[in-house]
Amino acid sequence: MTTSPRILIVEDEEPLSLLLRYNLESEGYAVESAMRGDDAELMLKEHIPDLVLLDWMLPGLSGIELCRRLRQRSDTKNLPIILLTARGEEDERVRGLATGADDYVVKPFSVPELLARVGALLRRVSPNRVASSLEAGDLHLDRSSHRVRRGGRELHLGPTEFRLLEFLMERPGRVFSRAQLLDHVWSMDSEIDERTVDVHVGRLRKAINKPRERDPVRTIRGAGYSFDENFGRKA
Amino acid sequence: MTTSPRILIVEDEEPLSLLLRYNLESEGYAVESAMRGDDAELMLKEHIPDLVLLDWMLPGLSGIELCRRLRQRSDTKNLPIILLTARGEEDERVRGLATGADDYVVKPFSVPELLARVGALLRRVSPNRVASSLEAGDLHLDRSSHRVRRGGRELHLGPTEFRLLEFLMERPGRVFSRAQLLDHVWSMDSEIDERTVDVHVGRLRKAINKPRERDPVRTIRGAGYSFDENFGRKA
DNA sequence: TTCCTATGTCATCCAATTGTGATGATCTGA
DNA sequence: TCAGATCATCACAATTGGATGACATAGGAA
Repeated sequence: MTTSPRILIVEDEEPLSLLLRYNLESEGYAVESAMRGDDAELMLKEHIPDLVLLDWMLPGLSGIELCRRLRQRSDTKNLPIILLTARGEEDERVRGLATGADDYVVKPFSVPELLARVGALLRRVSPNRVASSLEAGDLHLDRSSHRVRRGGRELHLGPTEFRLLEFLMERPGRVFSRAQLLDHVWSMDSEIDERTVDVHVGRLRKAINKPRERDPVRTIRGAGYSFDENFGRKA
Repeated sequence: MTTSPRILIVEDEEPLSLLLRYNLESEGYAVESAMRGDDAELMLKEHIPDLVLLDWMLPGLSGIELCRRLRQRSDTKNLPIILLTARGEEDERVRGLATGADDYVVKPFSVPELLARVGALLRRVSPNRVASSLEAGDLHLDRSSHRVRRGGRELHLGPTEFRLLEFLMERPGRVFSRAQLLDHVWSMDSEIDERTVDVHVGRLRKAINKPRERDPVRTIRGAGYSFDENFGRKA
């Protein structure tokens, strides 16, 4: 599952961090973690996850400060953040939310509750990232069963084509350069020729389109590819 | 399944307690826990769960003593109790069962085994809460008698193949990676080669499929295996 | 002990998948 | 309309991943 939602844990108490990692991973999330606020900030310069679990008190750079900074960067302005606050700091919650966190949880918290909040927030912010199935027009992609259907018929996609379609359908309308697609759909740091993306897009098209069906994959010359957000509407 | 069965864990080793909680919760149970025998007794005055996992050696009030007391209270006389005993205390099992426990498990135990016992005991006590048999098409798996039939004929599966089929049939359609299967069907932390899963899937297939019968086990290249949710429908 | 079953590993075979280079089609702007 | 830039496809060789049969071992049953 290359496209599972990524969560960054920023927490200096290692046992808690591990507990969170363990539980989140078994929920199917891809987890990264940092023990210090400043480390986290560096990681966020490299790569932006889908959600951040942020401890309030941190060495290096406090959670609240990091939160504030993230809200100022344009690329993390809307990044979902859940603050972890210790009991007794509850009064700070107002300050926390004012600083821009989307939610907060008071330690010690129950794991299921945290998981529920994480799920709720992700669903609110990017429903497609967590939906168990994606649909557009007569195209239907089911993640849990790894099936893709168009109309009634079941389609057979190779692993790469599946991930590619999944990625594009999660973000209909948005255009991705070949480099971006290589980063997200292939593994990071892939040394693959950009032209290879063309080939896979071609394979994907061949797999999902019958002779005279409409093609939901749009080529934007000079820019990249996208999933047609109007696919399924109008004629 | 109306509401999820509640399970009380009484165990002073925190890591083990968390492990149990985690696994039970992901099986859909509602979990409460206590670290001391006397705490547990207090909790049991407040609210009676559907089943208790009780450590033999406990601070405050020993497991065996707690067990005995519970058997004397009219409202907990029939409360299902599974004792957790350490290796070397096995001889005590007789005393444990004599004291009124319904089952016991020797530490270190395999998680699937424990889950199986929990399920078995709950089924025995309140059969309606858990399905005792799984069916799909002409496949029929009976948990309590540990038998599997296809059409009329009885199939012979090894223990591992049985658990594997049971696990997959419980979640038809969902795809599981080899790592997930190792976690859930084997025991957690198993240091087993992922390829071993292939072998067992192969054995399972050989056991349940006659020469030209449809295979309900789906291989999803690059992702894992699943039980075909369409098995039994259409041609 | 001896036989038998269940398991985990390997080695090997086979088929699906994948990245690339070549080639032809299209589009863009001058 | 023409040249260069971009894409779409194809064929192909290499690689990967999955299926299968053989084997050694561990544990139980007899």
